[in-house]
Amino acid sequence: MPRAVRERQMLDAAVEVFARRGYRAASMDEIAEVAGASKPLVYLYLNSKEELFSACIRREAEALILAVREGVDPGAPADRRLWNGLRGFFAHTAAHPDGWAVLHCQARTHGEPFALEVAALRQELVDVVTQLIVATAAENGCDAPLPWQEASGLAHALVGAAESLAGWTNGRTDVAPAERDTAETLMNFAWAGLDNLMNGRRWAPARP
Amino acid sequence: MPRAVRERQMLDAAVEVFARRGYRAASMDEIAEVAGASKPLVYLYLNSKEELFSACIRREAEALILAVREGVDPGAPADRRLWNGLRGFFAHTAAHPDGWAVLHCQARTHGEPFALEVAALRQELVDVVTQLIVATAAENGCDAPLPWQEASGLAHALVGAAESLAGWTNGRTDVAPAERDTAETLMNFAWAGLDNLMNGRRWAPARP
Amino acid sequence: MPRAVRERQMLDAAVEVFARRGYRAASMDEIAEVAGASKPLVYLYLNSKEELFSACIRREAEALILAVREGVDPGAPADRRLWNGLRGFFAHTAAHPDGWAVLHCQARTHGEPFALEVAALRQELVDVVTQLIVATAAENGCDAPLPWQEASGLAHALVGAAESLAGWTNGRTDVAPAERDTAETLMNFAWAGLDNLMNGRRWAPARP
Amino acid sequence: MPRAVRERQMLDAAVEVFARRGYRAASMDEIAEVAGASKPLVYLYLNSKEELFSACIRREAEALILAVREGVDPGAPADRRLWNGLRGFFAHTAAHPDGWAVLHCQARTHGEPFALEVAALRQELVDVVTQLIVATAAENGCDAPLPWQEASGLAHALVGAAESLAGWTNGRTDVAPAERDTAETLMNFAWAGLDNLMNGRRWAPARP
DNA sequence: AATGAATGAGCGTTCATTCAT
DNA sequence: GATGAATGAACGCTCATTCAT
Repeated sequence: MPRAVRERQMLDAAVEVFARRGYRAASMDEIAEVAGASKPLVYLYLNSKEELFSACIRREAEALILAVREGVDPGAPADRRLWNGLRGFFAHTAAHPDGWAVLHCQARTHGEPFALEVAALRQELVDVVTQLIVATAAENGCDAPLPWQEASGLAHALVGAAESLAGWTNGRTDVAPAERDTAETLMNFAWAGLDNLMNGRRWAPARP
Repeated sequence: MPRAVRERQMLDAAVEVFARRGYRAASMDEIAEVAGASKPLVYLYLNSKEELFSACIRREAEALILAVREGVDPGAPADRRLWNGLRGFFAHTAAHPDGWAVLHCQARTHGEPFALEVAALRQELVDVVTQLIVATAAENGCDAPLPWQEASGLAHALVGAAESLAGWTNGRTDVAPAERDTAETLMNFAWAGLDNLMNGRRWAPARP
Repeated sequence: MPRAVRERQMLDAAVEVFARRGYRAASMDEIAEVAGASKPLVYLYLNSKEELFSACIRREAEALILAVREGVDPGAPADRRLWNGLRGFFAHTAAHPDGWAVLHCQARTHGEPFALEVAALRQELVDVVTQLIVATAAENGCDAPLPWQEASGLAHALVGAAESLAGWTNGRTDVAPAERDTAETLMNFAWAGLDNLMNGRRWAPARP
Repeated sequence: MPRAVRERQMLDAAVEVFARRGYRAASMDEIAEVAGASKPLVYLYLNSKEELFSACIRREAEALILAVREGVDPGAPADRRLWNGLRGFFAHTAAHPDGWAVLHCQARTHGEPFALEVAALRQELVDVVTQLIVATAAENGCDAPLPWQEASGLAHALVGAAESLAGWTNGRTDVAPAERDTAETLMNFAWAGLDNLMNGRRWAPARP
């Protein structure tokens, strides 16, 4: 069996096992068994548990980023761009729950090397959104440009909300809402707030 | 040294170590050392690694819930109530980053017994928010009551956004924004959207 | 509570726990708990697990020896003396199964210090029987005195048979035979053989 | 080194160590060291301390049963059959003192799983002897058939006597008697008693 | 390309034992 | 006379990793 195929099987197996057990509790024995290969072969191709986990993270992160970017049609207006990006996100996480679990649940909790890699992914998502927000603000010809830090905070909030909804949707045992509905909920939640903000209308606590 | 004091030291140490390493990678040796006690004493008081982790989760979850509930002033209008709850949340997570890490990052990824406990905590937060949303809708005399499932989805989004922002704030190495500012960002992000929704004004994709 | 009483309670507890768990698996914690005393007190009175076990062995061994010796009426004829000794043995082991278990099952299997003590007990039993056999041979005016080594071997066989029957009787869950019947079985089994031997009639394989 | 060979070495080592120390006091470290292998290899092949002990018991029990059965020549008359069985028994226990110690001293005192296995072995021995006794009674055309329970009691006594003599012989540090002599002692001890019993001549205490 | 055989290091847990009071 | 508090040492077991083939 050619190396490329074997390697893909191994990554598939690893993602499945890491998602089920977590990084530490996953054993190379189980991964090798699920992959249908012997343990030394796994080491020959992927060198170590750390590198294997890294490879999983990279593969899944790239796939997710790609899914989001593909959703965004650069020519569309701002709200459509956001809407499409969200649909890409929810569709991909629903279709690859193990990969999403590895990225969202496992990788962030296991020390420097992995947390950094997954933080980079998340930053990329956040950047996509931040640019979207800033660009839209400009596009709308709003009075004052949003400061970058505020846009970044908003983007974090949006990504967090999206992550949370992804978990909520995947965890449902009753009829899971379609990806379309999840995205709509989030747009409903976020859009008006963003729209107001981008046009300088803010909520503020009554200062005493 | 009296037992009660020692037990608290142990829980403190455990929260710190679990936050730093994760459940599996944390060793009872390190926890005992950080607690300044011997390993058998930890076992005498807390029985097992599982029970110790459980005790951490329970303690931190109760403290967080309390902080949120204490922030909410039942007499205030809806937006103030949400605002105050968020401030309680961000203030507490910023003051107890290890506890928050255990709850948010570690406990959810380690099998039934813990995931259930932390899921209960999260549900309690979500419920608080859901009730706030539903109550506000009524209070505002909005046209049609929000369906419970939609309110729940919105609450999940809001809680997720809050969690995400908590992580963002805690992770900053440059000047971390004050808790007040983080809360304001989220209110800005969320309030207008909620307000619109509660009054029947929704965003919808232009159907092709 | 006076020391003598406490000490007896501790030995009772220890015999019970050692019988149930074996020497190694018995924990000083459980013994102290069954004895209704705190662990340091057990150490104050009995110094160590080894000494405690030793004390159990000594107490139970002495009680058993006494029970056997008391059964034997020095004035009676040979078969009555053996008969009464056996009845004493079976009656005592049936009445004190834990003590018997400690002596027969546990003490012999745990290294030099204890094995020696219990070997001494067993030797004492064997000696009683050996003397009985030799004396009887003389008493019967049999032709040639039994060589001591042969008498000793016979005594070992008889004691082993008795031990085996004690275990058999105690282990029965159906109607356990009365001590009297067990003793009679053994006498039936042994007497004729001994009688013949003591009178010079032997079984021998047909030499080819 | 091929697995089968290693496995045998491990069992040999385990029998030796279990015989010397007892089940609880034996450490897997010592067993591995005596076997000349590393501890993980022992676990890889034999799974756990319990299973290892079980495997020892089974192997030694089968070997002992085989030795006894091989001694018995089905065509011979009753006393020869018993005589040969005893010789097989004594020869085997003398040649494999560790195995015998594990079966006789250690396995019986360590909780359900092992006690049952060794009880099964002992019952098999007792059954062989019981059948021998009953068969002989018939063969001798004795007046009334021995009740099975009585025969079983006698068999227990005989097996106990044999076990006791095996221990006696093995424990000797002076010139150990040949297996032949030990067997002869026991035959001398037992045969006349059995012979009488089987022909209805019993010993009975003079009822007062 | 692929694997059976093998291990050093570490972890969760237990226990006999001792002080300070 | 009696105990709550505390620990050093060891044990059963697992796992990532490497050779020799």
